[in-house]
Amino acid sequence: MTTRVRFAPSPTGSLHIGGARTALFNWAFARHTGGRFVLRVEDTDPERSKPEHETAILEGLRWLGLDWDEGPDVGGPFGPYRQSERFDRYRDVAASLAAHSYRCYCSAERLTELREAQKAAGETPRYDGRCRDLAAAEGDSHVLRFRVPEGETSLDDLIRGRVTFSNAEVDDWIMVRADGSPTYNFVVVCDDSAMEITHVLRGEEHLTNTPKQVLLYRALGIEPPAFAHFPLMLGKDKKKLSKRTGDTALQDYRDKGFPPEAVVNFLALQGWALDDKTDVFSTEELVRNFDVGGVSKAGAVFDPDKFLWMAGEYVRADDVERLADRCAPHLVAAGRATADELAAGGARREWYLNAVRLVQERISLYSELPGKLAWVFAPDDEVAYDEKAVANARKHDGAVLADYLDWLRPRLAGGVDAAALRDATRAWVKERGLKFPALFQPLRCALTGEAGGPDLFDAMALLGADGSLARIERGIVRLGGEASG
RNA sequence: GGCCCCAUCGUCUAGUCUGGCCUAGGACACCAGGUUUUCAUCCUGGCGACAGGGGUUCAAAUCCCCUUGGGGUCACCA
Repeated sequence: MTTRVRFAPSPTGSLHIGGARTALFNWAFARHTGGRFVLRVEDTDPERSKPEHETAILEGLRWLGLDWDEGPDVGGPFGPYRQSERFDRYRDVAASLAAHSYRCYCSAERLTELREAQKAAGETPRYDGRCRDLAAAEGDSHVLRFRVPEGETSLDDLIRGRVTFSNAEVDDWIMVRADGSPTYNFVVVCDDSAMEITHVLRGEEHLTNTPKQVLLYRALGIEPPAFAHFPLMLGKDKKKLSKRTGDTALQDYRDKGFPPEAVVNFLALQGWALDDKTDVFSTEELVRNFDVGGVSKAGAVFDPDKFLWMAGEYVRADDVERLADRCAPHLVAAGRATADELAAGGARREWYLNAVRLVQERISLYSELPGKLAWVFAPDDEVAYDEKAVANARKHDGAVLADYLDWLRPRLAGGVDAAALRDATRAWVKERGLKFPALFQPLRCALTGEAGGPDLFDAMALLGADGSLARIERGIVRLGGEASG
């Protein structure tokens, strides 16, 4: 039997990071078992469903590399299934369920009052069954309720084992609204059975929906699929991850410059582990080893620190060409360069690659590149000096930098050879009986204005001979005033 | 509140189903060293957990019960 799973987002907002994990686990399960991954948009609520949300969700899935295998159109690439396009099917199914459902003429107002009264009395809110056995119609406006039988209903959850609910706890839930539109629990079962879904893998918040759905499968005479409910992703407050405790939209992480591979890796770690010691693993390894039964039962608190570390792991390990391509949009957005000159084959490509090499191990996110490279793009006479860099520089004899400039100038006539210059400079410092910081701290301030950063000779190579000399000249003036002996 | 789920370092987790290999392993964060012209990277070390109480057993993080704690859910939303 080939496995078939689905991810069924509702286009009522952007793709939630927790939803992304659910999608990932479904996708990984399908790929691991050689099955099919179906995408189904649950847009039965016309009030809240928006096309732009669907677009954003699809983009998010593509960004993570979670491809789906089919859709309503022929050939491909496939669009997702949309429930709004399948209302006819639901009508037919509802019609076939006469023996297991009944028309309820209670007004929304009456139900609200009933609920409030029950709550006030400290009772569990539930439908009182007023219309369960009505002899005659009470008007045109009615909803269709599922007639929950006596007894109990259980499911064998792949993660939690057998879970049993008393049917008395399951309300006679509404299948079809007064306006004729079907509700969630109803369409889910219609579609999961029609699409021959074999494994329903979803978040734990759906666990209490499951008895309703199982009961409907039975009424339909269909064997329910296997179920697995993933633990929730939690915020610092241990409650379901929400906007209160941080960014919850997948889009936010894309905008911030997280590598998608790192997002996949980190998300996989929320409830699942490859083994007892591996944190960093590829999507291929995830697919090769993923097992739903191995997903943990307890909720996972989302840790932004570890997420950032994970991003850095991927950035540092990345191929320079690809890293450059992924950072380029951020540099362009910051107004530092044009996309064309940074692109492969562009006028400044080689120079840009060297710049990226200089900061690759100093950034964790693509968006951090412009900031780390700000000194490179600054005009030679307007480098912003960091307070600490200036303090470091002024601890030393100001004459050293001037002497060095005299020594350096003729040596840069043919351009900057970083390796050779580094060796020669070290020798120069030693010959003078100086310590390295005596030269390097003022030099670093003059060239970059920063207290830390990349190797100074690589920096000079990037700035070029003229730029480097100009910055040192300017630095001598700017640092000179209050330099101590 | 009813029902349901859950419970190993601050956090993510391995180990739990199939009790002994666990004086509980890894990672993030934090702290201390080392490397480096600085920052970062990298390396080494440290800190740090089986929620509590009863059982069962020769033996329990692992099985059972209770307590406590946390979460989810109770719509003509999904």
